[in-house]
Amino acid sequence: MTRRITAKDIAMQAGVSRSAVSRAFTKGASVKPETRTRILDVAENLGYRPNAIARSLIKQETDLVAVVTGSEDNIYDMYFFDRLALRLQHEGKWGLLVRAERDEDISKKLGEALMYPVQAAIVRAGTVNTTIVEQCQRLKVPLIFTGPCPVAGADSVWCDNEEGARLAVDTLIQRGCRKIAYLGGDIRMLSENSRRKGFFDAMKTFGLEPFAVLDGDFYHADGYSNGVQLLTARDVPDGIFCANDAAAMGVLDAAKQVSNLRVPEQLAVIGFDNIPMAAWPSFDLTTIDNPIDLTTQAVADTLKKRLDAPGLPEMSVAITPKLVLRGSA
Amino acid sequence: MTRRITAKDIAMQAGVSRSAVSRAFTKGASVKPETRTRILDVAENLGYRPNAIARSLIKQETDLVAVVTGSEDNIYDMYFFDRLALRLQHEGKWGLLVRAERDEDISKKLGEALMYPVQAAIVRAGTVNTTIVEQCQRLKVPLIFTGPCPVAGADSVWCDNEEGARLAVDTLIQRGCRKIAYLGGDIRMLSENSRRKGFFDAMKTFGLEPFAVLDGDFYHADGYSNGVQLLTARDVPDGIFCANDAAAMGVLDAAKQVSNLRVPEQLAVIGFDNIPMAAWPSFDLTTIDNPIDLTTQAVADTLKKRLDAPGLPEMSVAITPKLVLRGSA
DNA sequence: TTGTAAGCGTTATCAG
DNA sequence: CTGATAACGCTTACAA
Repeated sequence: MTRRITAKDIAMQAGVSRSAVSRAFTKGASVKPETRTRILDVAENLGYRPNAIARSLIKQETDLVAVVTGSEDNIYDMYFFDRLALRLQHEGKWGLLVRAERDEDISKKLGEALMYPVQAAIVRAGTVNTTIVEQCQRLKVPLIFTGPCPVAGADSVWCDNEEGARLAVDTLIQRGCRKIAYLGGDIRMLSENSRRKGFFDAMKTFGLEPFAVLDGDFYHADGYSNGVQLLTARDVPDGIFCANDAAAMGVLDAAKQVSNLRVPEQLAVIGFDNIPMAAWPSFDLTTIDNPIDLTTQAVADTLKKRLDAPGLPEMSVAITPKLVLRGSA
Repeated sequence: MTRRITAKDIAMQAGVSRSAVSRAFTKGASVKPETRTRILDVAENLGYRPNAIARSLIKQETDLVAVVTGSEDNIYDMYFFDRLALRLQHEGKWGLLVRAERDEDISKKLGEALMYPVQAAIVRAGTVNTTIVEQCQRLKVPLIFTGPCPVAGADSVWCDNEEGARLAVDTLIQRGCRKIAYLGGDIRMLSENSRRKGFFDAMKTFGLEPFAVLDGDFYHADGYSNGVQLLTARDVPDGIFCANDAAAMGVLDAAKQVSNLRVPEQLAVIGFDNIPMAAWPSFDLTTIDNPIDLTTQAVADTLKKRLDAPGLPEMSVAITPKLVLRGSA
């Protein structure tokens, strides 16, 4: 790779000093208009742009934000990060992508990435991860947790999963369901735990015992096999709340293939997250919307506040999920 | 945000010079073992790590690779970028996320991002985009195109979409289909054009006229409405090749809802990409696999070669798609 | 094995 | 309005 064009090159070509070049690129700096034009012309010609790395060295700050996750094959998370990247760019930040193989490797990977002086780290971890909080505190990097649950020592933006689960149970009850099963996700995940808790609490409110409680892993295949198990038994549930949409879709597939139950009349199914596929006619899934736009907006707001006032106490923003009523319940 | 710990701090604490600190962090540098240990200890204590930005300034290179896309709501692309991020990290690179709102804004967004001296830019653009190639050439940033189609002036790793379309037609013909329709995607997209071309070529080989050709936009809803249109007509096709999986799933949903056609006996459907959902029982979609691992591997290889030998002539790697036979054809 | 000093490309300060 | 000069935090000759 040939050498990158520097301000020195432009200065020589334009017959000015390096400082002049710098000023030409600084909004509001005092440069004679014609000088600026000449400099910008030369720069355009040679394909120059100020080196953000050198700039950040002297300015003592970058536009970089570490965006880190360990999750894989989670459709919701992929959409989330996509939208988050857009939002960050709107705020003039650039996302430094940190992708761990597994949740447990998150803090290790982030540790390596922190060679780059990022403004902050936005982390979406499924499991409890105190290491990463300690690490960021030690390195004085503001940490924003996104997703399931607040963690002490970091800012957080979290979906009120318990409330979402309650919404789901309410809806099933209103539908007339009384034999309500819970099809959970990976029990190591924070979101699973709060959704499960919300489910149990809500059931208790109605004086109902869960018809069945199954562990799973949030995947479609898992929802399918658990669905088969539930629906081929002698006694079947009349309502199933699933810990996420993929699993719920698996259940719906199972219902179609191994049972004659009519959905939603004989079997109501509710998911969680509201991924775009939930709206597809083959699923037409009633689900609890985990609002991506609200969440990324809240992350951006939190980030801004944190950067403006590093001394602020911990912030924790709860996002309230909403019911999206479709054909499955 | 408090000041980041620097080598100077460590040097003072450890009672050595700044160079010693640098050496302690440089593999194979000549430092007395105990000195190194002491330095590393202090560093660990104070939470120091070398500033990658200052380092890259002197080293004249970064570990950054711009990873840029304009696509939205494309499940395949999301998976692709997720895997690409992992692959890059394995190669010791960090992805700088560049996300344009629309395909046409890609070169503008990348232009802004290039303030950061990245090693290369990996671009996934759906449409022809010569601006971005010129821009990267002017700035001497190696550019690797991924996806549909090679572009002159940049390296490229591309799926042989024409071959994939041929595979699809072959399969439908073998199935006994003779009234074969094509449900295309957005005609501005490169992938659409080559898939369409492959379809027409293959049909010609068999001496068949397309039963119908519809334009679309690659989305499920579009596949659905086009499917409804096709399948509620007096004369219906016996085979449909769709330009991607989401559209194919839409067609399958339409077939279920508005027709009594048995799949695959009376109606065979083939998609393209092989996103994970294609394997879900509700779809069980026969499709053309657009191999993510092969592609990201090829991108990483191309990147390595390009960085090792900047003078090398343009590289263009074709990835051959494979048929994945499931229940829909 | 260690320290000193120069320099990477920028911006900020301060004279002119 | 402009140009010299000093930083920013690091690596790397070179000298000790």
